[in-house]
Amino acid sequence: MLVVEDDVTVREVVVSYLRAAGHDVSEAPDGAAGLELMQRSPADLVVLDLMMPGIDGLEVCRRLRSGGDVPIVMLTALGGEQDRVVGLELGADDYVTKPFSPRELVLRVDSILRRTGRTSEEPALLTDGDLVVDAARHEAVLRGVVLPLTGREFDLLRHLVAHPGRAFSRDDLLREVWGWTVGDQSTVTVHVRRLREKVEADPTSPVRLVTVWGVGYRWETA
Amino acid sequence: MLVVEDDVTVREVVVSYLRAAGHDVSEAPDGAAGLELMQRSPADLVVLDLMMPGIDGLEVCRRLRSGGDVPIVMLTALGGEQDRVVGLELGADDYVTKPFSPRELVLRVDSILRRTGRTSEEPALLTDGDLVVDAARHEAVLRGVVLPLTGREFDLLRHLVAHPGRAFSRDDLLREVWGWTVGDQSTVTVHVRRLREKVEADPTSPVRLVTVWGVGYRWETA
DNA sequence: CCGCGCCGTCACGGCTTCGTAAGGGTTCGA
DNA sequence: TCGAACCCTTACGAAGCCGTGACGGCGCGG
Repeated sequence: MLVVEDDVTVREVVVSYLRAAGHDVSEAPDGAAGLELMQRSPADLVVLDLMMPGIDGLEVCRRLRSGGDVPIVMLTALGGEQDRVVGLELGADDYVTKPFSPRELVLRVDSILRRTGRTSEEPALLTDGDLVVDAARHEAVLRGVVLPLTGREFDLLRHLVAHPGRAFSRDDLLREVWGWTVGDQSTVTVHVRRLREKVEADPTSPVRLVTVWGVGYRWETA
Repeated sequence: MLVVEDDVTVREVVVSYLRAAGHDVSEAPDGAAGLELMQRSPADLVVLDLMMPGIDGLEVCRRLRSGGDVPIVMLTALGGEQDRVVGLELGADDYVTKPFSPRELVLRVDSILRRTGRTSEEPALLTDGDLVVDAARHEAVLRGVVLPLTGREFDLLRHLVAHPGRAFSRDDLLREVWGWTVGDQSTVTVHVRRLREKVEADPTSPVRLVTVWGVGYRWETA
């Protein structure tokens, strides 16, 4: 994923948020650099500022379009109705008007990746022994029985099973599952407990959703 | 398929997207050229800009209508409520207001082709146990009885049955069935309810058109 | 011209799920 | 062994989500 934005502050914020969301992000300070980067190593999506010195966003958009059909998210100035029109006509897949919340941008980006199916993220089907986590169906099956998970529980389980053996801090999980940057850690604690209730044979002594003392939690492969 | 649009940039983007979607596309820079092309080799669908120099979209639309029943998709300017009304009155099958994303336009075009049965895309016959969805006849049969579905209900059912087991969000369905990019999610909710009324043995506890809490809906294979 | 059917919207009520707080238990290091 | 940090458990209010019924607009056919 490539972020092309001249304002250093904005760029850094955007990039850090996208990285926190689990994306592999490269960045460019202007249109020329962006185009060059895209030629060397094509990205799966481009976040593009409209107003930039040198080659502006529109021109970059046009050239990217002529070279392929990579999805493009435009960053446009507030009230730039005209910009927005031109941008979309040129093939931007979505636009976000400044000022925007980074969180919103991440949402849009994820949505487009999902929509265009070019996300190289986790496979739709995760398995771990007698457990199957099916992202497409939004359903988890344990020993042939469908687990009655709530939305959050499912998200949490999927994330853990997708990275077996790795220990996550509560803050990690808040950021990567909840999408929060601030929040009460006990939220995670409680959800882990509820999840254990449904996933563990004996919830009082977990063997798969293990707690890592002083750190957080880890999914243990069966 | 024919695209009539005076703005070179917009035309190129639209054409390239339609071609990428597997359509055979010819193009014309103005109304006169468009009409002439249609006479020489009639297209199965016309994408038509409303505002054009010379013979404008409305006039082209009128003349096309008098010469046959080719489906027409209008491109109208932002806020052109009046244009939209006039366009539809003249027999456009759908309209897309600028700004639009090229992907959205492709969706609309495909939707219309499917609706008017002028395309041989997805399999015409879907089956799921005692249910048969016949796209060609635009008819669904359950246990040998034809379901009295409305247009939207049929579209919705076909889309769900075509992707059994997959959970769709309301936004997904608005985009993929309605062809909208924005819209009230409750629209989907209500249509699902009405569809259940006709498809489920006990609509109060659905077993085939299942709701996925916090996400959307899913079609459960029989 | 009128009636009918389809569609999109809205408001309401019930229910699920969520986040937080508080208290008790457990683990670790000294 | 003891204290402190950390974790588990429980309960509860609030918010969010879904289903339902009803209404008005619009197009279509009688």
